[in-house]
Amino acid sequence: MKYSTRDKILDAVYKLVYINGYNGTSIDMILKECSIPKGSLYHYFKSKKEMVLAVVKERIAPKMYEFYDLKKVKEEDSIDTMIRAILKVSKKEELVKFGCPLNRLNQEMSPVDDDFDKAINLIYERMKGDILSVLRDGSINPDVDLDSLAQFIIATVWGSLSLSPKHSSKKRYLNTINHLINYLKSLKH
Amino acid sequence: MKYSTRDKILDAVYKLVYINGYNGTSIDMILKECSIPKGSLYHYFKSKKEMVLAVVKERIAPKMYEFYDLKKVKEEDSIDTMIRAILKVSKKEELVKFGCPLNRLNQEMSPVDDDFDKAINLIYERMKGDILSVLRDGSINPDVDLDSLAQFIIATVWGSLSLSPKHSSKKRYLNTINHLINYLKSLKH
DNA sequence: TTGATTTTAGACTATTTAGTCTAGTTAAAG
DNA sequence: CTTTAACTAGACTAAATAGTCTAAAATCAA
Repeated sequence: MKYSTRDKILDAVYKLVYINGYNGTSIDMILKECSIPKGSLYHYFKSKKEMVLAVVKERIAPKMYEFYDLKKVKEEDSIDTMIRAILKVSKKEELVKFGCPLNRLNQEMSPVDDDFDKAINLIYERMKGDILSVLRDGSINPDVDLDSLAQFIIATVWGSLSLSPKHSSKKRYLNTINHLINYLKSLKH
Repeated sequence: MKYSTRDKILDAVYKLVYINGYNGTSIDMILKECSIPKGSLYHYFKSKKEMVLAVVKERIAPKMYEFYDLKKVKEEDSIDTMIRAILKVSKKEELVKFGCPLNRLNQEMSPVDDDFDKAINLIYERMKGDILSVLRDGSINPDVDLDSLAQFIIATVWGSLSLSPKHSSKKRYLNTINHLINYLKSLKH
C-alpha cells in the first residue's frame, strides 16, 4: 500500500488548515510541509480552493463521522449511547486542543464562500441525522423536541471544544460537558 | 461630537475582521471601507496586528460586556437573570447571523499568536467572572460546580451561535438554547 | 523495447500584501 | 499672525501570494 502524492498533499493541507485556517495557509507552506514541487500539486488540484474542498470531503468528513461514531459506542439506552460518544471525544487529543476542525473551517469560510458553506453543511446535516436516529429509538421523554436536542448536543460539544485552544485540556472539556450529560440523563423517560 | 479618523478605522476593521477574519482582511480593504489614505492608518497604528488588537480591546470587549450585560437584566432569582441574558442574545441580529465575534477571532488567532490569545482570554475570563458572581448569590443547588457551569453557559451560547452562519436565525438559536434554559431551571434549589 | 501517458520539477509571472517615506495640509498654541 | 505639532496624501518598495508553463523523468500498456 503506497502513500500516494495526492494523499500526502491532503494530509499536509488538513494539518496546516486545521491550525492556521484557510487564509493562513499558503501554497508554499503546503509544498514545504510535504516536500513536493508545485507542478505536482497543480497536477492533482486545479486551485487552492478545490484542494481544500477535497480535504473537507476526504479528510474532515471521515474524521467527523469517526469522532462521533455512534455505532461503536452503542449501549442499550440511547441516552447512554450519546453520553458515551460525547465522552469519547475527550480522548481525541487534537479535538480537545484545537477544537472541531469542521467548526473551525465553518466559522472562517461559510460566511464568505458558498461552496464551503454547502460542503460543510452537508457533513453537519449527516452528523445531526446520525444523532437523531439514535435519539429516536430511545427512551426519551416524548415532549422533548429531538431535532433541537440533536442541535443542542452538537452546539454544546463544539462550543466546549472551542474555548481558548491554548488553555484547553481533557479535564476542562469533561468538566464543561458534564452539565450536558446531567441534562441528557434528566430526559430519560 | 466628531467622528474621529481613529474611530472610523476601528469601526471598519471591526466589521471587516468580524466577517472575513484577520487573514481575510487586507489593509487595502480597510482603506477602501473607510475612505482614508494609508498614511493616516499608519499614523494611528504601527501595524495591522496592533490595529486589530486595538479592535479587540476597544470594540469587541465592550460589545461582549454589553451583549451579556447581566446588570441590565437583573431579576430576583439568579437563574432567571441568566436566562434573560441568554434570551437577550437572540435580539442582536449580528450575533445570530455571524456568531460571537470574540469566539470567531479566538478560533482563528489564539492557536497561532500569543498576543491575541492573551487579549481574548482576558475578556473571556471577565465574562466568566461576571456570570459567576451572578450565579453565586443565587438559589442554585449547592452541589453544582458553579465555575464549570459558567463555562458551560458560555460554551453552549457560543456553540449555538456558531452553527452554520448562513442558515442561522433567531428561531434556530432559541430552539437550541431552550435546552440550556431547561437545564438551568432544573438547577434551582 | 517502444510509445503514450502520467507525474515531477521548478523557473517564471502578475497581483496582492504589509509597511515605508517624504512632502503637503490642516489645526492648535503662543 | 506665526510657529509647532498633528494629521493627510499617496507613490513607492520588498516580500509573499496563487497560479502558469515547458521540459524532463518516471510509469504503464502494447
